[in-house]
Amino acid sequence: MTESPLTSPLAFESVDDVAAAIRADGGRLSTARRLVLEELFAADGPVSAERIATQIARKGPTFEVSSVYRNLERLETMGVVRHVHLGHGPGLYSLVGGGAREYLVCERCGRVTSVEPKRLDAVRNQIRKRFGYEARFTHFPITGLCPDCARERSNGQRD
Amino acid sequence: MTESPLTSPLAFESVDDVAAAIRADGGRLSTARRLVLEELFAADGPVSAERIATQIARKGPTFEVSSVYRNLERLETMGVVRHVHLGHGPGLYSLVGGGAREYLVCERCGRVTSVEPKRLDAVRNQIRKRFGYEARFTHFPITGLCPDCARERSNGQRD
DNA sequence: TTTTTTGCAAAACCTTTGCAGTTGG
DNA sequence: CCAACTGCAAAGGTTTTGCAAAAAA
Repeated sequence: MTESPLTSPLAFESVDDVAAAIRADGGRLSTARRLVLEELFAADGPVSAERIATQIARKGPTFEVSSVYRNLERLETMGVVRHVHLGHGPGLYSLVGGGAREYLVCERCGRVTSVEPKRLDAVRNQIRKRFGYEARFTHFPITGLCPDCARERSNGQRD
Repeated sequence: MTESPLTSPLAFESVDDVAAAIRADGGRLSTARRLVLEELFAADGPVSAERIATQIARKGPTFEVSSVYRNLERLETMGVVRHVHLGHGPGLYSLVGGGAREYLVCERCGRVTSVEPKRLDAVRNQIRKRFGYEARFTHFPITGLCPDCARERSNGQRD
């Protein structure tokens, strides 16, 4: 995150922070919900609902995927969580706090490159200037060929 | 949008053109397949498999969605058809010939802007220069806020 | 106790697949 | 005729939903 002179609008830096927000929102901090949050805080990248469920199940009682989805949905509405679609698989969830990331994905090899939003500002400016759109690559990534695949392609190699 | 002075690399300009290619590929032009192609040629934008099936069913015997998918898959492999994911719904299919399109989609209002690839070259160059990726917005669009929604957002209005 | 949350089962949605029967060439 | 194609039914993967039981406050 380096410098962030501006405090992020949502400063959820711990499970307790989120717990407070949930309570303020009329919610409760069930064991299950706490575990979901712990998984999200522990994850080093976006994770699927399925994965959250299985990780939690490994530490104790089974936890239904449907409940994970319900939790994630609520947290997303609250602005605590966000999800990204990296290809055709399930959506991947992560905390909003802790520095946003934007993504580039290779359509050929599946490689995912995660970057600080700042590094995409020049691209964003181009898009704004030409189309008026305010582009974000947090929910749907930039898609194309990664450097390696682009090189192979231009070397005339097969798909 | 409008003019496309350059001929596309794959010049399938009619159902018959495609039919010839299909036969050359060992395939047959069944009634159903011909209808799928006619729908694609008649469409003025990318359409879902479901829509193709219902449109065809309106003109005669029902046509299974699964068969539409099988046809689209084959046509896509042949390079005649392509599909794009504009958001969370079903994939939308279109003919490759007739000029490629790339897309920008508003996450808030769903607005879709379709542009000639050429107009995105500056953006592509930025991305190539900074990340080495060869970006394409034909399969997954650029996502963000359209001009109107971006303006509302910056005016401090509610979501 | 009261309201939220969960488990479980089921369904919704998009897409793929198997198989037997039909059809195009 | 024979391979390709279709209908039908079923399943696969992801996500949502209904409802009664369990748990948080």
